[in-house]
Amino acid sequence: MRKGRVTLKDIAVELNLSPSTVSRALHDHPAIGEGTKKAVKELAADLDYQPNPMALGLLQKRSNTIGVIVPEITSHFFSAIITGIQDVVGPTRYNIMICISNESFDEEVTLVKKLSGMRVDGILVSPASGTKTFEHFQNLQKNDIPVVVFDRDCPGLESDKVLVDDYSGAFQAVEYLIGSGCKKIAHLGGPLNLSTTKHRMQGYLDALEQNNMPIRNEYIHHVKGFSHEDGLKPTKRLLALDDTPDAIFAINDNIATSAIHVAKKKGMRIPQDISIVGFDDDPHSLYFSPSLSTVWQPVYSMGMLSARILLQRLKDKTPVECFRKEVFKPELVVRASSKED
Amino acid sequence: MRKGRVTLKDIAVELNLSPSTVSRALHDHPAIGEGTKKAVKELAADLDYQPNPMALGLLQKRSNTIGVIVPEITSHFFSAIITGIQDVVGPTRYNIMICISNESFDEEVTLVKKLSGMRVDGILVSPASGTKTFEHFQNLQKNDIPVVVFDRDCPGLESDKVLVDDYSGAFQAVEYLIGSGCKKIAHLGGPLNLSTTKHRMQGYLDALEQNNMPIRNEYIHHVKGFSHEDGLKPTKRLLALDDTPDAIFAINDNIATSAIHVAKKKGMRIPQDISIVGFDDDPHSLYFSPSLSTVWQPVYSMGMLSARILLQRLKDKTPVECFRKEVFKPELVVRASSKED
DNA sequence: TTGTACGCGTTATCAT
DNA sequence: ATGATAACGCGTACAA
Repeated sequence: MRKGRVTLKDIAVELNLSPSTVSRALHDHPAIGEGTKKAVKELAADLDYQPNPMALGLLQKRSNTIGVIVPEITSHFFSAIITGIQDVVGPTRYNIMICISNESFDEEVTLVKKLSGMRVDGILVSPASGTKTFEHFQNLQKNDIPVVVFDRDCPGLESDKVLVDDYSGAFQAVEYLIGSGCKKIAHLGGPLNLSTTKHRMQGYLDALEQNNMPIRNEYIHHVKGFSHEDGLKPTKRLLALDDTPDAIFAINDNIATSAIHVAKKKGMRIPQDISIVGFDDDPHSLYFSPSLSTVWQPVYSMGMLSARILLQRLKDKTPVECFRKEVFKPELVVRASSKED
Repeated sequence: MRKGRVTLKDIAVELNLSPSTVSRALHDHPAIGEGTKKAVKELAADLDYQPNPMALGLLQKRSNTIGVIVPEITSHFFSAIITGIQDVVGPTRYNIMICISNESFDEEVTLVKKLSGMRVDGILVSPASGTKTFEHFQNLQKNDIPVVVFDRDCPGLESDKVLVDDYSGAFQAVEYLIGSGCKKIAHLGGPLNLSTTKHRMQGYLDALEQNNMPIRNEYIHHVKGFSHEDGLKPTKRLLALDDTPDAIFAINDNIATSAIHVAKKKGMRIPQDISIVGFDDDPHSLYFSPSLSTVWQPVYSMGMLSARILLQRLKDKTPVECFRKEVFKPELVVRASSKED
């Protein structure tokens, strides 16, 4: 029994060779005797030799690791994005280090420092809802660590970006609600400051305006977070108004779902009394009663594309001149929680 | 501008010291002059020095990384477990490397090799549904990499384990269904071979038997996967029987949800015509119509405990004599998809 | 075709 | 109180 793991040296000793010869044999270096090569490869396989990535990393000054920072992973949205990232990065020589910021700017900064300290080769990040400044990302770039921002934009930060046209998604949804005859359309917006929140809000506002519908402040509320519970109070407030809305466009499916929940408890019929539309097209949304109308986003593809762009950057190594900005088109999916015509 | 990242040597040169002195100063070595120490620490902070983990890892023969292997992360179940793991490991010096086996034995074996090659210090794993042999885990143990198995058991493998009493959860659910007056209780079981599938099935069978109810094979079907779609066909088969069941106990909430979906489409009322109970207590289950009766599992705690046990092993370094086996108790949560009395 | 020497960044040991 | 040296495992320029 050897002490630790099998090293080049172990193989070298066994075969009466020098470690460098073994290294070369393993790498199919041209100037290596066929016999030697074969012997080395056989013994290596036999001993289950695996190169030490830390020795390699030290030598090459890189970790072969990609950092991923997301606000959370319990939603289908981010877990599907991560799955997309994994599926692209998995087959490469890179490893992925997934970090959760818990929607906290401070934790995000800490994570960035940690990943930077780890010498990750690149970072994929969707910023926390509290993130307003981007120095921490710029520091990464100064250290030659490319950054790809996905889903949630960092306005002013120059980097590769993979986003969704949230404005369009919201506009589609609200214009459809208008077309179906809804006159009093409310909006349950997301946490302020988020780019997604702002863009969807703007889509909502513009759709109303372009259709000559009044914008009523009492019909606009913002939730504090993205889970079901966060939607309850704002919805109750909405439905407690004298002039209750006949439609709600919610920032995501969880919120839409709790809106349905609250409306039902109030005795309202959906969609006859009130139409409700969400955002994300969570796999669950098909199975609610009524099934949820929502705006689909290509989450898996977003993850894959973000990863591909980062890998490309890592391959090119060209001093970045122009950053890529990819914007996916979301699509309204009409189901049973909203009127048809 | 320095070439790469700041190193001990950089600081040493700047201060006319040797790297070892700088190292000692940074580590509060007792035999270091106060002045030196202060100067070093200041410059280090100034230059934002961060030790190179790969150099450290090479020296200490370990990566300070913990591998986590899960079948998937898009379900709330595994993503919540991972969150629990993160929350425990995050504050320590360890990093987490999350890997997804896609429920495939082969991919799992590949991942184990990869993590082993990375010299991870320990591994947390919930095996794929196809995993029947555990040599790959035993190889880890031979390499002094402790393994903690969670949620899905590996029968015969000696390791720390954090499990749920699936038998009890299923028994509770089915006995409750019996008590509520259901006479024809069907079971939509999980993929065969999984410990959770087997134990829940046994709980179902025993509950029937102990209450002198017949076991009818046509009432037992197994789904191929855990997503909604996997539940549709088996449910249809169940509801196409001449003598349709008046209750379904499903392997998880997704399957239960699609059972509700199918039953509703058939015009059946829930729970009047058929009671349906799931497993997991996914956060969504409260918001379905009817809200879903299900068996709650302490997912977050499972993640935390698994991580704590692994950290303990890494700290102790004692040659393992007895493995821990922790079994959490699940709890039935009765909601509206099942009869009350 | 193969071996030697060196360095990646760090710390522990042994000197001074 | 501080410096020099060796070692961790690997790849590579240079030498043979």
